[in-house]
Amino acid sequence: MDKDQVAAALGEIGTLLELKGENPFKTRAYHNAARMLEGLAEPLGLLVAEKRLGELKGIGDALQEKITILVGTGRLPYLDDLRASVPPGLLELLQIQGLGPKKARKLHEELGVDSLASLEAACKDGRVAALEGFGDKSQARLLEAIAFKRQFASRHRLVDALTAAEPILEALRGHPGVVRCGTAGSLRRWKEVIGDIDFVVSSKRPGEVLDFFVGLPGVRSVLARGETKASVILDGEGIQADLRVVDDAEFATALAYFTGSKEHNIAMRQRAIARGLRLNEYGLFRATEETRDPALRVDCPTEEALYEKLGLDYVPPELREDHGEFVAAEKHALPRLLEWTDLRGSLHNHSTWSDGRNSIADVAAHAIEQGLAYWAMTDHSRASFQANGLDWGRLRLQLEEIADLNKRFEDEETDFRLLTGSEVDILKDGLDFPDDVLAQLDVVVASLHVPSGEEAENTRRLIAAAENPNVHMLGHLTGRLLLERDAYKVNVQAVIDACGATGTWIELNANPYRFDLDWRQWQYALSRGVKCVVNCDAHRLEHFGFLRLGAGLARKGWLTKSDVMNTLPLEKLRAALAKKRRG
DNA sequence: GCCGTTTTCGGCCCGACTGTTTTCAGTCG
Repeated sequence: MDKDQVAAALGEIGTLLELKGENPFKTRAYHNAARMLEGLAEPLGLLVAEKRLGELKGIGDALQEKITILVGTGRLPYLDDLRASVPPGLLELLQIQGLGPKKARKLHEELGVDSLASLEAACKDGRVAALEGFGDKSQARLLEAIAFKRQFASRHRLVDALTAAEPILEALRGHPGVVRCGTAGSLRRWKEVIGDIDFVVSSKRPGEVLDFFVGLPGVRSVLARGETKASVILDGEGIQADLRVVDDAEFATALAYFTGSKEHNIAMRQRAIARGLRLNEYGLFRATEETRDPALRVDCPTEEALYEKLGLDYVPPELREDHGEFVAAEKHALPRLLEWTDLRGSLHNHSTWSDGRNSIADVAAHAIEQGLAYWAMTDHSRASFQANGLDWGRLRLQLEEIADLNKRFEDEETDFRLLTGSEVDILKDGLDFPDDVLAQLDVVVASLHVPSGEEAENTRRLIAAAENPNVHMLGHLTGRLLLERDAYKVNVQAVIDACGATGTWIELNANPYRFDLDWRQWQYALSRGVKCVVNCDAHRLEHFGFLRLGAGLARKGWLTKSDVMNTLPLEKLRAALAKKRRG
């Protein structure tokens, strides 16, 4: 098993133990371990082989043993036994809003509920309302939640959440009772997939703001409306949005608290406790007990002040994942992250020559309008016939068109330049163009579009592509489509190692369905000396906006301007492209 | 199940909201 499979197994153990009513700290230990593995930079197999699992935070004797067995054999009798002892349908019940392990267990024990369907039947019969601890309202809400789950996904791509959040944030900003406001949660942390949207507002008139929020156009239904917080479901994809209203003196700590991540917050609280302080969403207090006493408040008007009081440099929201940011922030060693305005162009894009919507001339005009310095046209190669891939004959014609356009830019004294290129298919037995063709192109992106089912085979093909001196970078390395398709089976670490050894760059594909390579892998890639390219993979003009999204994901991967090749000005980029080719 | 410049046992982050309760358990973030 690889680390993702092991992580999934440990997470499942945690959830199954919850259903059995186990000690919550024990179940949390499993979930923590799963999360830790997901973000692991080093190959898990290596850690196991070298017996270094114990060095990981939160992995003790018991988990070391279980992980070792999972990696070695792909099975775990302990997990098999647990699965056998819990009806499989109960896991699916936990995905219902408002239903946790305790209630799910009770429904199962008292009513024999073991699936969404049997829960629905029990609700319709009125048997749920009759149960102790439940009632008419619980029963009605469960029915709604079942219908909701059937209709809407509970996870959403970042771009959809950003689009839904923007008009609401604008509306809140315009409300006279609002002092400060912002988004928080996974959206602010720029996670590639988010569950719900969080807003934090400071105001002296919380009731008014909450009424305004739940009454906004675009709000489909109201899940909860209390004194200081409200939850709604938005139109469209049915994304849940939560609003929390606090006093302005509490705004910074509330914003930090609701930005999370949960793991980051736990570490923050522990740091506060270690300093004889107490941290909650209402502030930082000189106290050892939970309190909100204003007299004990340590003034934190901004998040920067809060971090400073806890002995830390300011941690940008994207890095708040407990992925090493505390060690770095303590040592003043946090990276100065990439800004999206550092990006000067994109090195992987399409036009009507293959499966893009716009002509090269239109693409170039748009790039100039956007103030970019260069834009590479890397249409598909002939093997991608479904995408109208180019053979050498058509590619030669495309090179002529690009040369003509560049000549025109030169004559007009426009600094912008198009770069020639190809997104060349990685085939079973090599690349889709011979080396002498690739050598004539400014930019070569090698991508796997038709993977094998075998991890070793995919890994071999990608490494072979990386070892070709004509290839500048690997495109969308794992092929994942968020919420649609899993990553290809690939030994990502082995491919990163090969890129490090050959000086081959790796793309961060900024298409919001991809964000591939994943942000969790970049710290490892950096440690191997691998450079990144943030590419739009644009198929139409609207996709130029992906640069901003991709830059956010690059920040999340701890990337700085100097780690990203397409921050270079044109002449330096040309030099780097040529140097890469010379090895 | 993890962890330890007070501890190898006894802690483990903490508050809001809801519904079903007459004071709290469960869920969620």
